[in-house]
Amino acid sequence: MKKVTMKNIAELANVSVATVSYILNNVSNQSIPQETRERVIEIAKNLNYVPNLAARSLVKQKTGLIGILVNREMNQGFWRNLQYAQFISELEGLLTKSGYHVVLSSLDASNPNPQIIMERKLDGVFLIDANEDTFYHISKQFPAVPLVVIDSVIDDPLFFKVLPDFERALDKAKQLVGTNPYFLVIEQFNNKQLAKKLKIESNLDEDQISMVKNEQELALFLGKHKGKKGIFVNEFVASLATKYFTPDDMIVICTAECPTILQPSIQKITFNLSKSLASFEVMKKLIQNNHLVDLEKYILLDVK
Amino acid sequence: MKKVTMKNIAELANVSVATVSYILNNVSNQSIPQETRERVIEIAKNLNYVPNLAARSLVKQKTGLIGILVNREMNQGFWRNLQYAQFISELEGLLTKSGYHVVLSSLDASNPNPQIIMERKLDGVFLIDANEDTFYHISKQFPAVPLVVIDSVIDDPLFFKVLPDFERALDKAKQLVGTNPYFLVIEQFNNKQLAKKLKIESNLDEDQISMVKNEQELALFLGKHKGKKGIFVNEFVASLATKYFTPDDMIVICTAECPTILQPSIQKITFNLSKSLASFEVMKKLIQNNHLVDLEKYILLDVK
DNA sequence: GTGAAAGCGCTAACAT
DNA sequence: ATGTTAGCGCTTTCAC
Repeated sequence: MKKVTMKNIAELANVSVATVSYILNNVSNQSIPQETRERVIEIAKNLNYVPNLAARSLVKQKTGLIGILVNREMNQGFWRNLQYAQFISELEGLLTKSGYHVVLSSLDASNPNPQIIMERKLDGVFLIDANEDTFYHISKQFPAVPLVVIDSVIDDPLFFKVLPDFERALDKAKQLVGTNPYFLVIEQFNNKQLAKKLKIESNLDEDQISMVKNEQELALFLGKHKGKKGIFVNEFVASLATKYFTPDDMIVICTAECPTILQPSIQKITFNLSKSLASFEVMKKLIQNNHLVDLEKYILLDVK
Repeated sequence: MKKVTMKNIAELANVSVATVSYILNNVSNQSIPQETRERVIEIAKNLNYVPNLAARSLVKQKTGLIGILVNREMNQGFWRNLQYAQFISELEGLLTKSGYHVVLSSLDASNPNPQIIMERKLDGVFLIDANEDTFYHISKQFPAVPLVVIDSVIDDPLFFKVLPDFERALDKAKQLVGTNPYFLVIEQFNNKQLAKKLKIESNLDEDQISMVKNEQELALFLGKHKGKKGIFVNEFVASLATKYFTPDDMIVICTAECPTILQPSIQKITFNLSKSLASFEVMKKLIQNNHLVDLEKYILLDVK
């Protein structure tokens, strides 16, 4: 069973490839007799014809491909992968359902290379936890590609960003802490500005904050802070922490959309809108109307 | 900053597009003076030229795209997404590192449509937890596409399958159980034959086995089996179960490559080779030498 | 050493 | 109502 093209169909149906294209794509301003139409469609079905989207892309100048680019470090803990798993899974689902195909690519955080955007002529790109280097690369090539940036703070009005409202989340967490002494554990963000922002808004000294690199370090840190309340960013970091810390003293800001993985006794702060849906909506708007959108540059997910 | 093609480079360099192509692709049997070569490369760099892979695919009849297709159900629990998160993440990393681009697509388990394989002319496909319908669709279209099937049992010598050696894993689990009464909790596999196989090999009655659909059901089941030992397939199912069951009585077959997410007191059964690496290796062989490979049809991951 | 030209599979403007 | 044709960006054969 070999590759079948429009040419094959055209020959069998005794029409031109143009006609086949018109019929198979339901081109409106072409009047085609019902008889021909049915014959061609029939033949196409019999031959198991499937259009070659690479060829179509070439002429249409649209690929129907959307990229999800994830910054990654060499030996990152598994919780770094899990952190975006639910998000990516949901986002992929939304995109696939609306007819796009999704290209997933990890960027080496220490040497980000977003070539793929241009090589594959992506129609849109989601960029997750991007560090400054990546932005530099992208704005250098400056592709006119709809770009939605996830979990990143970047002082460039060029980009649209979606992220949890960490300020409000931290406020709420501090409220739950009350007057108790507390500390903060955050995942390792590649986006330094976001990490910095969190540190500032937590209102804590450096030694009360841990950016978790590996399990040992986390265990050590938690050991030193027994008796205090702990604020944790993301469910998987928290889940890891339960091995070394009392669940009752934990407050978790749930950015990984998996709050139910945590035991009930842990206090959780969640967000109203799912990050995937928010990101998807922004992208939709960008693609529909990619010139000068009057859209907020920061979309913050409300604390529930 | 607009699209730049080989034609642009050719004009600026006063050579033909053919020459540009030769130079940029390092074509061996063409002798090109160093001077021209450098000039062309210089211009390409200045213009920020990036090849259009869709165009290249068209002529080369190879896209450089590898698909990861995941069967998914409508409202599946988050643990179903997490279950393959680490695997997909690792696999994507391996593929990206070796120069492929990864297309990620979920298939609707109740109406699987693997069109994307043909539409995008994927060079290879990983199919995760495929149900019988999907196989039917694929073998109907019968694309000569290297196909590696993950976590599925299917009686067709056509397909290469990679999956944990559940038989040995269950043996080991039963060993740990000793003479105690026990039950089995497994994730919801779309691949019915695998589910069936597990049930048979567990050596248990139907009412001692739970295929976890949602948290309530799991809680109920676990409530009824207090005091027994429990064998759980996959870390996230187990993690969920810890809310309702004594960790000390749990034995977990770790198929999600995240054993460390579980507390130390839980007994774990892990596998020697990572599933992602095994799958990747099979694919590499298939692509290199896609006619009649003398490769095992089942690659089982050894119990550690 | 270099380039003209055909063609990958498809679309769309223009003829007929 | 249908076909002819040019061309999307690239590779590669073959001729000069």
